[in-house]
Amino acid sequence: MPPEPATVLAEANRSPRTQSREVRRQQLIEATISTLAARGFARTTLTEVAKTAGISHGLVLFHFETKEKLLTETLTFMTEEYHQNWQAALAAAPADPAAQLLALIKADFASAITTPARLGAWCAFWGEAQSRPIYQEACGEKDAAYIRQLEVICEELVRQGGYGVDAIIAARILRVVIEGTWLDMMTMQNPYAPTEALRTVMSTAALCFPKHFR
Amino acid sequence: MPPEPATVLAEANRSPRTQSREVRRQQLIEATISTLAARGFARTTLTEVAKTAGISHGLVLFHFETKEKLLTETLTFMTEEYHQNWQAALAAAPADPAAQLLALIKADFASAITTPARLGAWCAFWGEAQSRPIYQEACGEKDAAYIRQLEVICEELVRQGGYGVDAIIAARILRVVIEGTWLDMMTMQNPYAPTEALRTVMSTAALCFPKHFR
Amino acid sequence: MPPEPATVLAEANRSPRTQSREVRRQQLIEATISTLAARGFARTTLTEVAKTAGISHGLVLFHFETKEKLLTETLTFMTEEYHQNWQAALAAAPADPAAQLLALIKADFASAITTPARLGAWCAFWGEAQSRPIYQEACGEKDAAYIRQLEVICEELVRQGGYGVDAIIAARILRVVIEGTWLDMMTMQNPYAPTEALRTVMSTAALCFPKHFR
Amino acid sequence: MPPEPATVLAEANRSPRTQSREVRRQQLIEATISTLAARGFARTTLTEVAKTAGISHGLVLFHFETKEKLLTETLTFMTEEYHQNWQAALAAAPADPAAQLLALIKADFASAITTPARLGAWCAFWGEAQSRPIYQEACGEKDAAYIRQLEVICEELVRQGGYGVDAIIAARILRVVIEGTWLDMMTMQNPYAPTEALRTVMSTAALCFPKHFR
DNA sequence: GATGAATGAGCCTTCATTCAT
DNA sequence: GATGAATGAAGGCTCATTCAT
Repeated sequence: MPPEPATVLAEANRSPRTQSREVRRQQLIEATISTLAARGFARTTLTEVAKTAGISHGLVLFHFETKEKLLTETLTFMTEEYHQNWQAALAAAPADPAAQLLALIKADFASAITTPARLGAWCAFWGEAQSRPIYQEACGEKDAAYIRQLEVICEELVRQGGYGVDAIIAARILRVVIEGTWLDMMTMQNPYAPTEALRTVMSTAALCFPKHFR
Repeated sequence: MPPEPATVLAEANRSPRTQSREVRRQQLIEATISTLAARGFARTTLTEVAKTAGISHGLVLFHFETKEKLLTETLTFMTEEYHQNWQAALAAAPADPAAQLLALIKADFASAITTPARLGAWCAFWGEAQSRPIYQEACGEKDAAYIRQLEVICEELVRQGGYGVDAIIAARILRVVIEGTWLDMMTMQNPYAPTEALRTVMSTAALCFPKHFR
Repeated sequence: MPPEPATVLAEANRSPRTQSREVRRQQLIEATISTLAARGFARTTLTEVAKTAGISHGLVLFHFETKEKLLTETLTFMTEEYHQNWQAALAAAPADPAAQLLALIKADFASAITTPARLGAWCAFWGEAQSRPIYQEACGEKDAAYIRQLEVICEELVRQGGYGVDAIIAARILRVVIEGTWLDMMTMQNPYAPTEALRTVMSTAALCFPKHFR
Repeated sequence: MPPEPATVLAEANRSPRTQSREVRRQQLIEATISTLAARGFARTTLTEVAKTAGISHGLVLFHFETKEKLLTETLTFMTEEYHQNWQAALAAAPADPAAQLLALIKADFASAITTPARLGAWCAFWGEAQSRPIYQEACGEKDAAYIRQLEVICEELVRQGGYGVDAIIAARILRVVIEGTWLDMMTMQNPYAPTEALRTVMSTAALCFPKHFR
């Protein structure tokens, strides 16, 4: 588990000339996320990442060796963070499928996950993913685990509610609605609020499983 | 309306060395779409576009002046093409809202629109969108028109069916499910078939408007 | 066969903004030879080569793609030039072995071959040869042909003169004396003149084949 | 005289973390020689030298201040080592010139001197020599002493044998044949054995001074 | 219209050097 | 003595753009 952002910033704010290896790496990954969001994939340069982190560009490569590795590790970190976020939410929620689905959806709109910087960085990676298999590999497995979990929950809900909807299809609809509202928050000229995004997803859940939601 | 692809090829075959202005421009836009899909936004270079089009790179800038303009016009073309596609479909469909919605959805999965190259190019633009407001402006209006049209149809369906769902929300759900299945076809490691994508969208429509679909 | 240096320079001195492909390439190879001699292998940079040629560094890579290829082609050119120099000398000389050996040795000290720039460049390549097999490959074959030719001549001289010396050993001695005086001209603080170098080699020939020389 | 390698290693094994000044310096010079031979002049970096010596790169500059000084001192050490090697050999040999020459030649092919690492390092220095006058100065004096000594021996041999050869020329021939066989052992694709090299040099001596050798 | 030589800004990367610990 | 984080100059390379032909 990565160090708490708060801790990282606290250490970083002490701003000594030299930092421990892990603190610097985490700091640089956060700077990379911010830069990806602010400038997009194509214009994310090491110089810009370094400037964002307030250090020299040489130090970035001292810690990550190549730009490629910096980007890969950034994606790995975000994937891991996202994965742990929803797994923790599931673990903390009651065992019944409706509560699990609610927890999963809420987790996906948790403020630590839907940071503008993180949404922007995800968007940048998606844009490149099609042409760079390396990025697909980094999160393919984790994505599959998420999808499978969502399907299991939906299957249980369908069983409980006797719904006519195909659980696999319902799971897919829920997933793409979550993704889609994320994209809307990133790309629309006048995006709606995160609460509106959450309401949209919950409406979808209610359409799929009316006895459990609303 | 852009010239028919067939016409473009015919003209191109007539005289490969010197082409009319419009034919060359269209040829280069198609090459740009292919290159964006094949290499992503960050690695799309003028040289690569020129190679795909089978001409020298100098000629690309002769026709488009800057790379920026080439990309902008490519996006404008795709937006226009997409726009005309669904408008033509609506015009050809019966006037009742269920038929209109069906036409709209089918149009979005028409083979000319869901070309791998076009899907890839859209994906590349989305990934960089947040850092390039100019591109948002290029398709913002058209997007808004699409959304408004979808909302109007949904409002009519809700009125007809007396559904409890909010028409605006339903329209948004349908739109993001369409977008989401597009993304799935682009980025999943083992993507499902276009027919499966269409089935997913139609299931969503059935959930929203059960008396009209299924 | 590469264009005559004189022709190359003449064309270069016209100094048009754009040059034909072959002229530029030859000009850049000469600039590389000069730079290698002046600064050594380690400090030969593309920028320096470009400056020597009076063009931008980008153009160097436009014509040679990579620094590695520029260096390889430079070595190939020098090898070829050297090879053709002694082969032409042999062809122009009488058929008897003493005349052939004399021609070979004189060819190796011809002014076009023992340019300070060329000697320096050879020295730079030799210094790196041990750690870069690619350079050995470039001239290994040609070297072998030279050695074999020298051995053939020495064998004939030994046969004619009934000398006790081993022809293979004599050929090797002659070769390293030629190489060694080259090195002396490059590396000594107070190097002797080329005529003195030639005299040294001829003395070696006289020691090996006293009835034929002196 | 530098410490015996055995002693160096013994001290090194005693306490790898903190070493006496001289031991560390000697250890680093040996590492520099190995690195020069393995990677060539251009690619010899402080990090690589440090890695070969098994210490951090910071420590290299702690002991030598600059890379330039490390290389200069390495060259000085090799020059000194070479110088003492042939001087010791001369001192141990009988006083007559034939024995002295034999001792000198054998010294130049002593196994401690013709280490692959040392041959490679010499080669690397030669290749860059012309661009680095400082290195010429480092070994110019010693070289001159060697040449002078060789000339003195040759003059005496010529006097004794009444040979027609110029002693200065003979000395030069012998020197470049020694150097040349060194180069052969370094750069040929299929180099001959050191014994063959020695045989070549002795043949040269026999050609120059037939009454004294063979 | 079309080609391709030429330029130069800006990128990633290497590496000698400095310095806090 | 020793380590390794940090800096910045400089190198190779890419690529948008200009321009002579």
